[in-house]
Amino acid sequence: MPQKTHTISELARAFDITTRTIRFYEEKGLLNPQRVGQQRRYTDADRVRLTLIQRGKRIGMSLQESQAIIEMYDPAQGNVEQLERLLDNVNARKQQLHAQMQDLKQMLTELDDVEKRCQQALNIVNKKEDN
Amino acid sequence: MPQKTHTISELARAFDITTRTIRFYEEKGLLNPQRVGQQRRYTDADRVRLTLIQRGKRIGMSLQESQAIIEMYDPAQGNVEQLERLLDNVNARKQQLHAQMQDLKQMLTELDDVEKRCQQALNIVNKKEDN
DNA sequence: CAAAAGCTTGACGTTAACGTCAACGTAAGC
DNA sequence: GCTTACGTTGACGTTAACGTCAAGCTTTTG
Repeated sequence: MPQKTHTISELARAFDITTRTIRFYEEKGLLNPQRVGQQRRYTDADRVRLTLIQRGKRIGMSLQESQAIIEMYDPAQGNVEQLERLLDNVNARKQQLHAQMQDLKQMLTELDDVEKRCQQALNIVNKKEDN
Repeated sequence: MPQKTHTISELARAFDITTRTIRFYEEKGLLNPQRVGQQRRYTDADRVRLTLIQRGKRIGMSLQESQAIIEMYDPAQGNVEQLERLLDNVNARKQQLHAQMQDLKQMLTELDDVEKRCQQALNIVNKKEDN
């Protein structure tokens, strides 16, 4: 069956972003929807990209970085050399994400410490109230 | 012993940032070093804060968010109400970081998929060469 | 003690990631 | 068929996070 397509405002509603944002992403090369006359029509492939972009943003990636990852998803089916370069890029990204994971864990354990100290302070106050 | 202090350029070298950046962080309320005359003097507490800021940046936090976390570290030792608010904030942050961890994992598994597909494509090419 | 090196406060410039009009074409409901 | 809603392309505005001078003070070094 022919892919169901969406207008720009449908997509905007679905992803809770503005149409301006969607056009901006296209301007930056992250999307390029089909056209029906002047108007843009978005397929599910575009939705996948938007999902990637939003996840990227949540973990602190720039649009350029998200674009790099998107391009890894749509490999232009190149020759061996290109495949190997792609593989290198993928592994570099993976390493970076693992490092980021470590930073996240560290931040979490430090917040755990703050929580504990906070709890203790509250316990002391409560014990005083018991007297 | 009295804490050893550092000048702004010493700190800049140590953290591989510019002095402008350090002053900017102060302007935004993330640091406030002591002064000796006009000049700033930084203690280890400031280094801790800078470490936090940099880790924050690596996981995609804004300076405002890092500031919020810094303030959790230096609790103004308030009353019960303040302690409870702090605890709420800490837990909210923790939740957000856990969510971010999920996003990271997802991104990683998707990159794993790309890697596998890439490997397969290379294997096929190599087998052809065997013939 | 003079020049160089370092510190200080402005002030303006820059990039990313959109927001916010404006002015105009097109499609859709009554 | 006309209004109303939606879409399009500019162009300029905005915020965060610094970079980049400039102009002046101070401290260190030969």
